[in-house]
Amino acid sequence: MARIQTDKDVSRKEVIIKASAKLFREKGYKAASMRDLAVKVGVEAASLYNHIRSKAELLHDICFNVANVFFEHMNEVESTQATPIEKLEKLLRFHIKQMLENFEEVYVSDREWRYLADPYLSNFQNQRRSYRKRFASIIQQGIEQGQINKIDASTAVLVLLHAISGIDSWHRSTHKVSGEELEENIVTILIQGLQK
Amino acid sequence: MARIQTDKDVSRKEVIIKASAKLFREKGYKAASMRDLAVKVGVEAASLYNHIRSKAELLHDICFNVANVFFEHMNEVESTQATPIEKLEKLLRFHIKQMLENFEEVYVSDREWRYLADPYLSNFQNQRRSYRKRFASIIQQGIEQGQINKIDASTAVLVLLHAISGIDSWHRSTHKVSGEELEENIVTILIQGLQK
DNA sequence: CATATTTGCTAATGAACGTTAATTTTACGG
DNA sequence: CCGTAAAATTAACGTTCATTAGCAAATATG
Repeated sequence: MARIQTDKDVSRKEVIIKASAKLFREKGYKAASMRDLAVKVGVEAASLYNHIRSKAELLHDICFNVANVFFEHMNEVESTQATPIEKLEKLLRFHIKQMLENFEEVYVSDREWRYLADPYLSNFQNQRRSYRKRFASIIQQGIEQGQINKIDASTAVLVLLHAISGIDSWHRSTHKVSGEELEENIVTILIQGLQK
Repeated sequence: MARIQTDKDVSRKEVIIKASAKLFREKGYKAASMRDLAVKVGVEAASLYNHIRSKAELLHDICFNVANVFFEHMNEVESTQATPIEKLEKLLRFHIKQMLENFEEVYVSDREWRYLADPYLSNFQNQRRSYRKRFASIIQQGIEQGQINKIDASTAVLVLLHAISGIDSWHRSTHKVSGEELEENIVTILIQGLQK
């Protein structure tokens, strides 16, 4: 009988969530089956249900874990005394770092959240909307202080966030750019693009 | 008996493809069922098969129609005598315009192509890779001519293209900016972000 | 070593899926 | 107004899906 392997301090549930993040990223939530997941974990499909409640719960856990990480970082950034441009640079670098270090989860949270079921769906959308609003208001401050070009702040947020989410694993594996180099390239384009 | 409505010069197949693009955008290819599509078209699910061969064919038609449009535009741009920066601006403006005027198809082609079946999948990936390479080499020329910052060209391509695909959320957002304003905002950020 | 709990297995369920076959209805040229 | 081809319908098919029930094995606890 094949057991789910766990290092200490890592529950079997966490092993399954991690595997599901990879699977959902590779195939998409809807196309990924619990049987696929079982193979990845090394167990029969039915056995998964000793540890999790449902497929939906997996997506839910992934999305909200990621959302909370970004939310907390936003709190941190807002509480500092930095200029708007410096704050934006901090946010961008954090997004890039998360995308590189936590790729599967961040990617899934970004692209597959629409398959969340209510009430989690509306919840997630609200959190997302709120995050973008706070992001936009930092840009707006930069505009009012004359550091940033006069552009529509919420359009700029979309441009920045989507530009970063485009950095998927394909890029690093086939093109062999280091994480640091990647970060500098992106920050150069986007921060300079905003500045006057 | 409900017939599929057609204006002249529009086949019933084209009506179905158009409806499927909207459906695939709303729900995702895998989550969209032929029964959903039938409802949208106003007919029973089985009736669709008088006009199309399969669900897969619908995705295939959407993706390759879009890919061909962008491919042809790239040919056009490359054959002009403009500077690299001017060429990039042309490409960006075309992407934005396509995203605004042809939203459903472009979005589906961008996000759902991975559900294409071989050999169409490899075909599409090759075309995509080739397009990005040509895009990157325009950036590279700009770097060598000293108009563009010394950055990794293929990273820049991903940043630019994904930044534009971020328009999708703008489409749904209640706070609407006009198409022209949107275009200017995006071009401002991205072109200025590249330039020295 | 005994026993309780956790974890895994096999088997099965009902629902949803894409698609096909057989048949009926509609539109239209002669 | 008839005959024919196009288009729509109903009914069904074989799969695949997420999930459950019941039982066996492994592990933890004392």
